[in-house]
Amino acid sequence: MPSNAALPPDKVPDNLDSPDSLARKPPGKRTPDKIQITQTLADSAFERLRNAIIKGELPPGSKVNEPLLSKQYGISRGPLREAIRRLAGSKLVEIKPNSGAKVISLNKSQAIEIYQIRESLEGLACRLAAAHANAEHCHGLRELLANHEAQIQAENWAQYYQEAGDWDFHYQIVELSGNARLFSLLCDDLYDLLRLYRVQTSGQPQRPERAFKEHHQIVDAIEANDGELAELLMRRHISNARQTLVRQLES
Amino acid sequence: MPSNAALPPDKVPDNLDSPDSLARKPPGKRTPDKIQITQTLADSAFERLRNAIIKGELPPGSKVNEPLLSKQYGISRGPLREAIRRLAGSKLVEIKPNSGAKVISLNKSQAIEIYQIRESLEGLACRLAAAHANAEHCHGLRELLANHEAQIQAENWAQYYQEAGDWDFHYQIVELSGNARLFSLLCDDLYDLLRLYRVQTSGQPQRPERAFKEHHQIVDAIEANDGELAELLMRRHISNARQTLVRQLES
DNA sequence: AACTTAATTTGTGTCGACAATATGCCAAGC
DNA sequence: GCTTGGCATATTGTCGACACAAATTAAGTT
Repeated sequence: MPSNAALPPDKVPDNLDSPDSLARKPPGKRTPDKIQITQTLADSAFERLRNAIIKGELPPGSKVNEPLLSKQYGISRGPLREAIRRLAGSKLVEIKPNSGAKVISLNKSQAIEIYQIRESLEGLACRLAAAHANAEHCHGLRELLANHEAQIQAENWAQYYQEAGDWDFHYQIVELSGNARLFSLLCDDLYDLLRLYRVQTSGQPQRPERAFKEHHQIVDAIEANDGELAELLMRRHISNARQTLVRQLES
Repeated sequence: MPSNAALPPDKVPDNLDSPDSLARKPPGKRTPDKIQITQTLADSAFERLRNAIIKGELPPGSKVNEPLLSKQYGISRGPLREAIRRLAGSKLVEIKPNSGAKVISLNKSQAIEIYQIRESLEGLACRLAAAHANAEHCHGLRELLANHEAQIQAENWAQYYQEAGDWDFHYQIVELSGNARLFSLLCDDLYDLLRLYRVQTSGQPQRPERAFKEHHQIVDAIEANDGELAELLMRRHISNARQTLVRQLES
């Protein structure tokens, strides 16, 4: 329950999960509903597709079949195609002319590229966060870490939640940076790609206790408004994960 | 003529500039052309729209009128809409449901956000470039700078070319980093946004001689394979530009 | 039996038409 | 004079149909 505290609205798991149709009007009929969320079918399809990809329901490399999905979602191909193009714009699918869209598939070296970028960008986020953070913010971070720790102690929590806790921490830091573009870039684009890669490789071994300690050090630096140190620690923190990947690559 | 040396293929100004229609087949007729570039109408429209936006033909904040553009481009609204969604995915336009797409408009603080990101990312690019660069690469960079300098000396060159030289330099550095994702992120996404901002503010005063000296220092560091220094210099280089912006913001 | 070629099927690209919503304009009322 | 309401228009959202390309299956020849 504490897990999606820092998640942006469109990231919270859709519990309502309407069985299938997200159409607001059956093709020919009128729409008697007065209350209706003013959202395009293409928008809904976009989010839905995105979730499907991130959760691995549409595995990396698989083709995105328009007629099939349009039937599944209960909409026509038009809005669906628009959703797919938007996904292409954020690099989650690749479109080959006359042959359709495939879900992007990352190899290790591509994942490493992303980690390099993430290292640089989250370092920046940390530096900015240290400049902006007040006592209240730091308290929030501590609380998050405490929850996270409790979950790890309980041990029987699914790995999913443990991982979610990790994401929460990074989300919150980036949000604290105050740089909206940076938030969008990391949280809306890059994190998705990494999640996708983890799904693909069914998760590399976690190292919770070590990561946990590093998180605490980072908050310490932010609390002390030491931007330089915070940046350094975060970069090192992510660099560790990256080097784990590199080692896997070499072996 | 040396100016688009480092530009990726889709950045080179479309000189052919086919008068208007990019349709490959008049709606009902056959297509007698055997030789035809296998590219979707939506793809062409995407590039064309993107260029129009970057060049300022579609000024920031202006509405993207579907019927008008579809007539201008000689295609139907379907492919055009797909192109617009793709632009939305890379954040060049904003779509408001039931109200259409507007070209994105950056204010100064948003531009500063982007500069912060760019600073971090190009610093990374420089560090990586220093690790990869060999003598040949460095020679290429020197040559680029020499051309650039010659243009500045000539003085009567349009500012356009002078600016292009600056972009070329940064393109080449990022390319040298060897990180394809980083290249795409900077050159395909962020640079466009900054170009757009410059169009919007009709270009802040240039400082060619200073920037030029800094470029040389950066190449020196890369040549010496001193990644740390190269990163530092590039970050400072971009930070200078950013702080110019900040000063403008305060005044 | 294997290979090439023809036919069928599946899927993508494009269009035009219609419904739903927003936008602009004009008149009526305070 | 200004605001408010309602009408006409323009624009967006969605759909179904069709043309073309790719993939798959079937057929025919050596």
